[in-house]
Amino acid sequence: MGKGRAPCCDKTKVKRGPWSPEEDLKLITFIHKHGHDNWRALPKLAGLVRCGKSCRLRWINYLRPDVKRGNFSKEEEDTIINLHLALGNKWSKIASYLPGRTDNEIKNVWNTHLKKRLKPKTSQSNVADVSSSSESSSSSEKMEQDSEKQAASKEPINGVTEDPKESPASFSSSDHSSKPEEEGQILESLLKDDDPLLQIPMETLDLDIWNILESPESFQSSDFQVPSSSEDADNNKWFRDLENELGLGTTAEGFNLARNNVDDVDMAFLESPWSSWQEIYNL
DNA sequence: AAAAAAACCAACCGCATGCAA
DNA sequence: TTTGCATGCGGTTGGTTTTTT
Repeated sequence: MGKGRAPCCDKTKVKRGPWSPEEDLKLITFIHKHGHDNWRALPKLAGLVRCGKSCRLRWINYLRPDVKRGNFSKEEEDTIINLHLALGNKWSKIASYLPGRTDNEIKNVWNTHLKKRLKPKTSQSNVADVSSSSESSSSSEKMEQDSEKQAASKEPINGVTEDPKESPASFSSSDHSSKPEEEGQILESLLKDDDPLLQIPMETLDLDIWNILESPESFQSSDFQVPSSSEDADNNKWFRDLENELGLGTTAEGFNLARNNVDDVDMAFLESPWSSWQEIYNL
């Protein structure tokens, strides 16, 4: 464990607050070209006047290609409730069970929706009930308090350790006797059996966007415009969603605006699919 | 229609952790 | 073993949007 803490950056010399579309584009193009081995050095190399931490957060929570946007489904909410009961405020752990969702997003959903939804209830904290219906769940305030207490005290709840992969545990509040190994099996089987979201092997969920991006063919007009598979369609959807998120919209003006604001060093990435962009946007 | 209150969520802060020298 | 650096993580903040009065 390290001693002392170096300041992550000179806060007087970095930009803070909301990210502009141009900054987003710079970050995306840089990471595409060079990866993100060194977050601290990245901003300078990418031509960003930002703290490395800020870049990392922006990438992880917003720009990463596999980030799922939009409202949480009922299944996702139930999963969060279940996992929070078992793990407490281990948002990154919970996020690891929800492909495409970030810890920050889950934390926000919990604090703004789920916590309040559970609060009025005062009866027992039965996970099965929680799973059966988030609206009519019998999750209790006590449950929440317990979860928060557990999280605060860093003690496992119901014998559940913080790492579901290493020693997960039962969701059953009545089961306090399971050994860690057994708990792990119970948790695994519960997740796999009850929640379709969690049946997907995590290792297969990592969308290899870089392979897609690195492949020149993926930017050829034919492939780019007319996806030949659902995967291509997903990739294209990501680009289009990203354009919308960046405020580029579907207009040539919008795209040119951002394009012209990107440093030359970043342009290679954009130039690569440029003919496709031109066709798509009728430039 | 305007003001106030509530809700939402992106981003920041600082401690914890892992790792290399 | 100690130290320093980089990153991960969870709590919190504050600006913006939406809803209510």
